[in-house]
Amino acid sequence: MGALNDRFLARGRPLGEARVLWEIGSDGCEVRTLRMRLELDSGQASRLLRSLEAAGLVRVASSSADRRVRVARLTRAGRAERALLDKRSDELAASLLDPLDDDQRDQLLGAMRVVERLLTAAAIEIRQVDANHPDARQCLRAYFAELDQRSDSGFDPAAGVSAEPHELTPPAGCFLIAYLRSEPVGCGAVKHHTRSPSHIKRMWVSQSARGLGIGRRVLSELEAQVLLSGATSARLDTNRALVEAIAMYRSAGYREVAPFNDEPFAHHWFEKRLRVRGAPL
Amino acid sequence: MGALNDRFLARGRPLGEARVLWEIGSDGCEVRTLRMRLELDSGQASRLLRSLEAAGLVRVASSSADRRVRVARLTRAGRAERALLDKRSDELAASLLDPLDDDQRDQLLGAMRVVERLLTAAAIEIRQVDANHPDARQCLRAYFAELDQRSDSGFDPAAGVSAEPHELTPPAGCFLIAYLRSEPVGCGAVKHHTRSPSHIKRMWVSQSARGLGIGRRVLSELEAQVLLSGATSARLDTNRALVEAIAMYRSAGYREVAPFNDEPFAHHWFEKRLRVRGAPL
DNA sequence: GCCATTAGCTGACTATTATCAGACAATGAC
DNA sequence: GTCATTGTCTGATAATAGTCAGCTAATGGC
Repeated sequence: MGALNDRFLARGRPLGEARVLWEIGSDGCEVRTLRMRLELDSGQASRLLRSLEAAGLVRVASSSADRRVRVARLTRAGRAERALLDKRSDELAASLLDPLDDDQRDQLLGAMRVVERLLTAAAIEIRQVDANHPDARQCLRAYFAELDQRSDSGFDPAAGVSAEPHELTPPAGCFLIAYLRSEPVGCGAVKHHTRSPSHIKRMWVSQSARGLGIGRRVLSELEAQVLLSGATSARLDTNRALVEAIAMYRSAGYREVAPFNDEPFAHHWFEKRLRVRGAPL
Repeated sequence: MGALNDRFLARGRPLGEARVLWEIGSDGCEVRTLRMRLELDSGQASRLLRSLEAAGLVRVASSSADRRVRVARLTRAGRAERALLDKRSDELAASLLDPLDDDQRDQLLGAMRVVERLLTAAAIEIRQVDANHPDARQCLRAYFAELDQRSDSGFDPAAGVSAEPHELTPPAGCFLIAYLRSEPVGCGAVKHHTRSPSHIKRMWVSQSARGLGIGRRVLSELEAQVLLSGATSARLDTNRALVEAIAMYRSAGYREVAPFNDEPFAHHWFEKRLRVRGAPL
């Protein structure tokens, strides 16, 4: 219920300052991300930070990696103040719920969770990006790490069927990222072949964003790309540890087929006919 | 989904003006109600109205009933502008929902309805008021009208057991109103007797506010009053047409008993023991 | 008629939020 | 090294929002 950005919670502090204080978080935050997330003008952000700095709640220092970038961190007092905002927000929520009985409270919280989940899902935006883009690399790192951790054999991206960036770049293929407010939370890629089905690769959804139907949406956009490339079918291989993914492939219309490659990491091979051969696009 | 009071919707107009424009509604609105609902300072409200008047969207005139009171009405242009705000808000909502599939949309709308309903329920405030208060009279008028309409015999408030204002005023009894943001949406009263159970009367919840548990809450506050008066039981009589009320009484622990009065309008008599006789309060 | 109250208006401020142009240093490509 | 770009800061200026005291006109009780 954190979205109650009322002036009431701001404790006599301008709402803008309270928002910044909140958004910095306990681990600090780059000023540019702060600006992006709060949609602040650069001048305004600077002034808000200056004012919070003057109040002793925040310290802003240059990043060591890139000295143009400034990083805002809460001081001890700032952390206390933020905790207080948190507490106030909780108290407000509690007082809102107070007149309800237990049943109604459970219902309300359940419904709010559903709303939040679905609004989050609705905020997901899928964009095609270059397979070399830092966001793409970040997704792949997370993907590989998860594969390595979940499969019993461990995963080596170098082994098996290749999916180098240039193979996932149009017209050879493409790479999609699912963004949640400019934060990458999932990806998927496809590699086209002449005369044989396109090959779906690198399907991944961040742990934090599962259950929102992101995988399904990425897959369906990849299928659209497959059709655009002229291919009529898509196929993919996957490890048996990825049970949710396998279930999703099945429910999206993929049928298990005999191994079509010798990917050592795969246990299941799937294929889906997207268009009858020779039918119009 | 009208609560999205984003600056985005305000169409280059200050948010405050847009809010006033919206709140005036198509039927016009007294300036004081406007101020109350939007929590505006009197000066600020005046200026906003002046500015909207200058833009030709609103006309403000004195009320004929009380010439101190001013009533704001939308002009033709104002109505058009308001419709546009409405449309924008709908479009925004639609674009938010756009990425979701039908199933998810249904889920989201269902959950939002639940949230709205329960937050409304949580905003209900029950206050003890004088039985002669205009709000009390308003409730009673609505209550009598509904009884008259729903019962097959028609209802005459003059007939049957009395419940005059003085009988519903402490210490003889009390009258409660359930307010939803200063709008009365339900009521209930109790009439105490020496040596016999208190008599619950005038239980009513406005059509528009049913299903929020208001009746149950009013009843339970009345029971608290009964205990405070020193009585140990509460009883009530009711017409067979009021099926929801009867179900609510039963589920609140009232048991049907033999008629304890000769109220001609009643078909069912209920009683509930609130405290063992002689037990401490 | 007298007087307290109510509803609203105006003037005088202050605070907050928003915009824009220009300055400056750091960075990275060449 | 040059140069375009990026990230931030400052000054100037508005627009919007919020507050307060004092004023007027109506109203209703007496």
